[in-house]
Amino acid sequence: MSHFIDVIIPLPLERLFAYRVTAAEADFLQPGMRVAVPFGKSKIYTGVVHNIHQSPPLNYEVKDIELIIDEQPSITIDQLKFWEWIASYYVCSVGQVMRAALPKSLMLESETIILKNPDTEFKDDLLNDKQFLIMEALLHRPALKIKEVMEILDRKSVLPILKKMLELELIILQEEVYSTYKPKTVKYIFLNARYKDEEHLKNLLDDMTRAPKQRDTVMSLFMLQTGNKLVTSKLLQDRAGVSRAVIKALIDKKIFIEEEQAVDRVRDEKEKGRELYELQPAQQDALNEIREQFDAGKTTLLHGVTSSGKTEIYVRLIQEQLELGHQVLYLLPEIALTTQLISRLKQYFKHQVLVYHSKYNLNERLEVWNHVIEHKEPYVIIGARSAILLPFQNVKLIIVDEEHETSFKQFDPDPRYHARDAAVVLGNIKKANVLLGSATPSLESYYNTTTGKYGLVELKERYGKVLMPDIQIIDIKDKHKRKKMKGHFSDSLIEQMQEAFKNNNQVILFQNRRGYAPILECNTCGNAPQCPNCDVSLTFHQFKKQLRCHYCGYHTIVPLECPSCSSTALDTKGFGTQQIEEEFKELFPDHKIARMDLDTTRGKNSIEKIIEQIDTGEVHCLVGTQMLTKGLDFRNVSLVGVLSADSMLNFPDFRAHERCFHLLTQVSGRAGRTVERGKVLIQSYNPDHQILQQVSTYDYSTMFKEQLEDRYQFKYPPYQRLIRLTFKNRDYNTTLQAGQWFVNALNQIEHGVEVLGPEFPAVARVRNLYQVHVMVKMGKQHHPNNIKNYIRKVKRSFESIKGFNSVRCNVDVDCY
DNA sequence: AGCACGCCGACT
DNA sequence: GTCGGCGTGCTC
Repeated sequence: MSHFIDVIIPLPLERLFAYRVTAAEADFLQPGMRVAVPFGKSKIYTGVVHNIHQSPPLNYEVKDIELIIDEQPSITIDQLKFWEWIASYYVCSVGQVMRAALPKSLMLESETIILKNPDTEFKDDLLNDKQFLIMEALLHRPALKIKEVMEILDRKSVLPILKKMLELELIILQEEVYSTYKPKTVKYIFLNARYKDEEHLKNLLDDMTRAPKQRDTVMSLFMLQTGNKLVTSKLLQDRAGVSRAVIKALIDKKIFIEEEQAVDRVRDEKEKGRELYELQPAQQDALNEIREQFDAGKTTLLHGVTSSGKTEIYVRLIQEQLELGHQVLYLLPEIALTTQLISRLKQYFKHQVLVYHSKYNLNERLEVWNHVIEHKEPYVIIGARSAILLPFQNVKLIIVDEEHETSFKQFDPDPRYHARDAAVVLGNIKKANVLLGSATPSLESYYNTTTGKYGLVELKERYGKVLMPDIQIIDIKDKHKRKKMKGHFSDSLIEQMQEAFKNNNQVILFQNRRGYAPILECNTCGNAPQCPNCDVSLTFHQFKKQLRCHYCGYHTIVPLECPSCSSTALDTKGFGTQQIEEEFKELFPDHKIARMDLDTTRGKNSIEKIIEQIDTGEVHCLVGTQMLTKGLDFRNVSLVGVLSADSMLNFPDFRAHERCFHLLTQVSGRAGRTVERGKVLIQSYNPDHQILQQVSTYDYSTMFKEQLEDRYQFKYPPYQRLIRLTFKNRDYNTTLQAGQWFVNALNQIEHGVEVLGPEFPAVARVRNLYQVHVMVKMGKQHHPNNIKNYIRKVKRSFESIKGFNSVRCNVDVDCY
């Protein structure tokens, strides 16, 4: 009897692929194990065993597998189930889910580059012939590709040999050169507890007469440590006037003890002991209600106003599960994953915290993966979207914090999954409780609580009963008319800022980038320089005196004259954070401002640096984009200014109003988080807009009702499902025709399903590719699986049409 | 998605 | 005469 396995290949191909295995291999293999398999003419892929069977495929030759990579499955059975759900729901291949889920280091591929292991001294005579040939080749060349190894050895099957060599630590495989992310640390010095009492200390000092410098250093530490203050190595060096070597010597002698701490330990000091506090009654009630909902088996939405202490509640729930030996997943949007939050959780759960983060390098990701699948210890895994794809063994609680954040939805490469929705499904598979948390829940989630699908728990007061900030709307149309504006600042905002600075408080200024990037415009002919690859105006960057494209990264120097009419009267229009920064400097020359946006946070620890500047009071004002609405906890901010709410209100998108409410409420929450009541000023040309009114009165429920009514009227989620198809091609007409063809083909779809388009989006060309959208809208009475299968079918025929084979087609289910 | 096979233009 | 452009068809 022959044995076969069906294998998932990490490609956008719908089918599984069958390979022959021996009886012994069939016996050993389990679903979820990785195998290396030959694919196509010369490629080798890492595949994942889907199932093992005995039915020989009929129509084609079956190949043998190359190698079994795993001793134990790298992917759990539940995970395979989850992958299949994602692939089916979001209309992509399981292989694409695999590609997104597996850390790259688990994917041995034929492109993998082989390097000599620099740490291993090897003796030629211990190597076999093949190993010797490879090592010798590596002496002459820095790196080898698998193909080259095949040539050197003159055989196709080289992976078993390489695997062996990897185990012998003769070679290493090339890893992507990711910059390693290290939270900045500070070294603290403590006196060994042994010398705590005076007598021992005295003896020690007496013994040190022959090392006067060391003796002085011990004395200095003793002085500095009064009042249990933490002393950094640097401070001690300065104070004692000694070099690091002296301190090192003392550490070696075990007289000093050195501890490395994340840099924001200082702020943590302030918070230390917070875990000892009892929950406040409101929090305790919320916690009990959550437990009740969980007992009823319901996914639960925790709606708690900003700064109401949701994290404290999470911490209790996490602790409970860890004590039971379970795993916990804590999902957050990427921007909220700051060292601030991580170190806070690490205080509670110490080494039981694992972080999964896009800034982590491949090794760290692999490490987390292995910890999670081995499950030797209960862990809470904190991560952004992709952490949902980790190989959980025994996860019993999934928290999705800031659940309204749109960044939980994957955008560009397939699988275009929504981590919050996927979390609910994973919760089902794993029998885990799911808790969604937000100060401003998404309409979808809140709607689900009104239908009874989700449980709802509300937390209406801030921690310590601090008042919600006082929000005022400033009519800048009127201010302009009455000449009360200085640049983009109204007189009221300036006044309030002066007031805040006078009281030694800090100010946050919020400027949404969207629609307001500064552009260069010719005053004579009105021409604005465009990106050569995309249909957008280039944005003006003061800092490098450049014009840049936000879509493709194209940049050029600022021209001295208009490229179209040669006039030299060029002016910058629109305003971004940079311009606000400039204006601030003129208005408040004595105060320091920091900027937080995509440009200033590109560097590795740049966000942390900015946070530190605020914390230390070095900077008085922070201006920024969306970024500063999330997870930043500054105690000293008394005023938040929104320079203009209009770009958010006028955005042509059915979620614009909802998003505007989220954003403004969240950014307002940054004000007055301690005792004093914070103030928020929102400048707008439409001060009477209902959304602004609802923001200023904290009226979520009216916002919810009105927006829901709109969604019903215009057939949008949560009443209807949306699937967006995007077609991309270098040629304008081909792209449009492709969209039109698809619309025609979809017209055979179920009665009552709307197919809209093809339509060019606001930016019709990106990176030299034109794009059109086709939207499929269906009511809840339609079975989404039927529609999706139909779309799959049409897509397959589309892809076999000759004229369209260079047209890329994406399917985005539940698009944003 | 790759990658090879395959059929038409400017070059040693 | 060849090298190489990228169109198209398949991968167990």
